[in-house]
Amino acid sequence: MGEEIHIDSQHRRGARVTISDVAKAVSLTKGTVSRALNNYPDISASTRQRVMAAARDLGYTPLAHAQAIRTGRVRAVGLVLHLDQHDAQKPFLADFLKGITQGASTEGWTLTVATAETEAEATETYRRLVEERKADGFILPRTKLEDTRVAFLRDRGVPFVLYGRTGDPEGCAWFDLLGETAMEEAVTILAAQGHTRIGYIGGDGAFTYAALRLQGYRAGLAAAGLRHDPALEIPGCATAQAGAAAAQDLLACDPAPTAIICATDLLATGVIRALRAAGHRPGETISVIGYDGAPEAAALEPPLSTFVVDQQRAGTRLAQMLIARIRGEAPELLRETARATYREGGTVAPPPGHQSEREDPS
Amino acid sequence: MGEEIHIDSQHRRGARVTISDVAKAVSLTKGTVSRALNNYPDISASTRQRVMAAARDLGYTPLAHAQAIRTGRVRAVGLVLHLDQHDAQKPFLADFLKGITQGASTEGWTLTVATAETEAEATETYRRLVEERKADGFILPRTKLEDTRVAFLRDRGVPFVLYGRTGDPEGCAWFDLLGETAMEEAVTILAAQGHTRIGYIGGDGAFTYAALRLQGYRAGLAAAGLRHDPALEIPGCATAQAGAAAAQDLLACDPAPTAIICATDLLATGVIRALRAAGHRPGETISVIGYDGAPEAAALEPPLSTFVVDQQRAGTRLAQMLIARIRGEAPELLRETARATYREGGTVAPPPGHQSEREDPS
DNA sequence: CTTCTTGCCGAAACCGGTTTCGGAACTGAC
DNA sequence: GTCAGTTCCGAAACCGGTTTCGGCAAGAAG
Repeated sequence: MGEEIHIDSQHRRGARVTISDVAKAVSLTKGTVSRALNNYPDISASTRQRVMAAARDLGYTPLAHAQAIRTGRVRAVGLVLHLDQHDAQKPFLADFLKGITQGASTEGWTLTVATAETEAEATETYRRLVEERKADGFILPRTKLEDTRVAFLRDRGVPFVLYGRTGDPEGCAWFDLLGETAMEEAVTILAAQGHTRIGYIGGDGAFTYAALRLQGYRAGLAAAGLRHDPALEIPGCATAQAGAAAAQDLLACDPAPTAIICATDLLATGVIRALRAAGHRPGETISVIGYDGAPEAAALEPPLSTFVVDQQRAGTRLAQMLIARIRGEAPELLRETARATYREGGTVAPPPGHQSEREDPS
Repeated sequence: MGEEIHIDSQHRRGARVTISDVAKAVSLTKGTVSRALNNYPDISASTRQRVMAAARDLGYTPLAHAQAIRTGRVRAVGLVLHLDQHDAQKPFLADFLKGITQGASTEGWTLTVATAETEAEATETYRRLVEERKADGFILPRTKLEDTRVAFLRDRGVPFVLYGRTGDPEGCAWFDLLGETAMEEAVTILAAQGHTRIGYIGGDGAFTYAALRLQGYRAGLAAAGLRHDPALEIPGCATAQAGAAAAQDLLACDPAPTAIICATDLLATGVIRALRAAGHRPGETISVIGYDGAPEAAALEPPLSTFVVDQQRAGTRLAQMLIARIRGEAPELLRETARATYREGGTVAPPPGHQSEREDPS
């Protein structure tokens, strides 16, 4: 089918095949070839096929930056990592990047990453990347309730997608995990085991997820018919140390909680250390549930019971959604959530002295 | 100094300032402005300063991809992450990326990252990135003794820098840590504590580091005047599980080693688990030294004594060296090594029953 | 006062694509 | 057989830079 195209085998070293080469091969002008390859309606079907066949045979690949000079698009998604935090997202980074690059590459896009320590540096980095057009849009991880990045990019008309939600959703597209649902489920799981005094240690209040998960915890208590005791609720913890301190505070309550839910696995590692130091045995004398699915927490003995997040899938969806956003899709149509899945570790048990149907009576 | 340039404050939304705008502002042609900004010798010093001042005042930033169309350089370093491995490099990834982006951004360059699972997919990814010119050169992590990436890129004339060494150094630039020196030092440290039976658990033999660290272990034995017992040497371990199994094998030796050196912290976590399961208490009844400085190993109780690698600095140097390489520097002049620094954890002690001068006699 | 350099800049081609515009050839209607 | 309407492609401008080439003016040499 179609004429045979003679492939020039003696490429000079590094000699690229350009659109003009393709044009010459099919005896058309490069403008026509360009329109054929980009599916313009004023090209006949037969011509289009001839052109595409020739392009394939010659191994023609358009130069992304040559296209960009006219179209304004470099076909790259941007990601600025905020590394001021206490190694929060680090363990998931590889999976997340894998997801993004996979989502991007199936569309022929690539990923440009940069890093920043402070918010000011981050803003400057976004500005630079946009200015030099190293990225056509951005994925914004770790969203805050009031996020300066959102305001900045929205103001400049730069496309972006949130990994998480934010206070003012105007013009925002996002992908997020329903941490609130997970926290609610955690309460349900513990209540089913017989726990009535369930403590909660929350994350850094600046981030949206912290507020949502706290809501979920409270909703879970209400659903289980348990009283909400503000003393059992310690929000605003950012580090493992803070988690440990919060755990000590909870143990000092009267009566002390028999189970503790942590907004993040990072907090949970600190909590478990503190519990051990206080003579507790997590999974026997006290229960702990975390959130994230961090490898450090899975390596504990016993492994932490937690909600695991599919970071790779999150990355893939975010990349796909960002590309759609850049192509003009309305942000309101690009809002998606997913659920973290509960993974039994070994840190959940009935409260001490509780009659439970653990073993089948035989 | 210099004339005041009136800054047009009513930018249209997204209206970039181009080189023609600068040219107009100083009443020169864009060609002359370009030469002035790029330090061509045929531009007078006074004109150059006028141009640069105007460019600064107008906020002119050249479009990287517009330059690239003529120069062939997009000012981007490439990094393809190989994620087939068992979460080996993951914990360090954030620091490594931070280093690379910092090294790149001070030169006005950016980082393009991609991922691949298999070697074939990796090669295809390199090809694509080069073909579309999304990167001007690559940083190659986790080098092997025989590395297909090296052959591929060398053959195509694409610049690259190794993070690690490889079998055939022809035409290669690299940055690496002297793992062999660290292993030697580990033996010295243990020997000084009185150990004479020191086991070694090595990494995946395909990687260059594994061979080098094994050499270092042997050199350390020789330097300490200890006999080399092949039974105490278990190479080729890639996972924590493999490390655990190797530890069991070592304990079965007669006489069993009183100390174990691990080529990686990942192996060490498995080793410590196995030792505990066998009734040992690392740091008391047996000693362990690792290599990497992984956070998981630092979180153990007691923390692992290990050699920590400054991944951020490695990233920075690699980025700088790659840029130099792309600019034409000879690869032979771009070869650099650094040393990992020993960090006391709590897993090193004299062998059981050994008379040591631990406490000052008072 | 010529002539030969040298310094410095303008003009224009160029890089590899995309997009606009106009017109030739073919079609169908009358 | 004419004319308006399509279909489809060529020609050329354009995007934002870089680089080559040639020429004008000033200074040096004779």
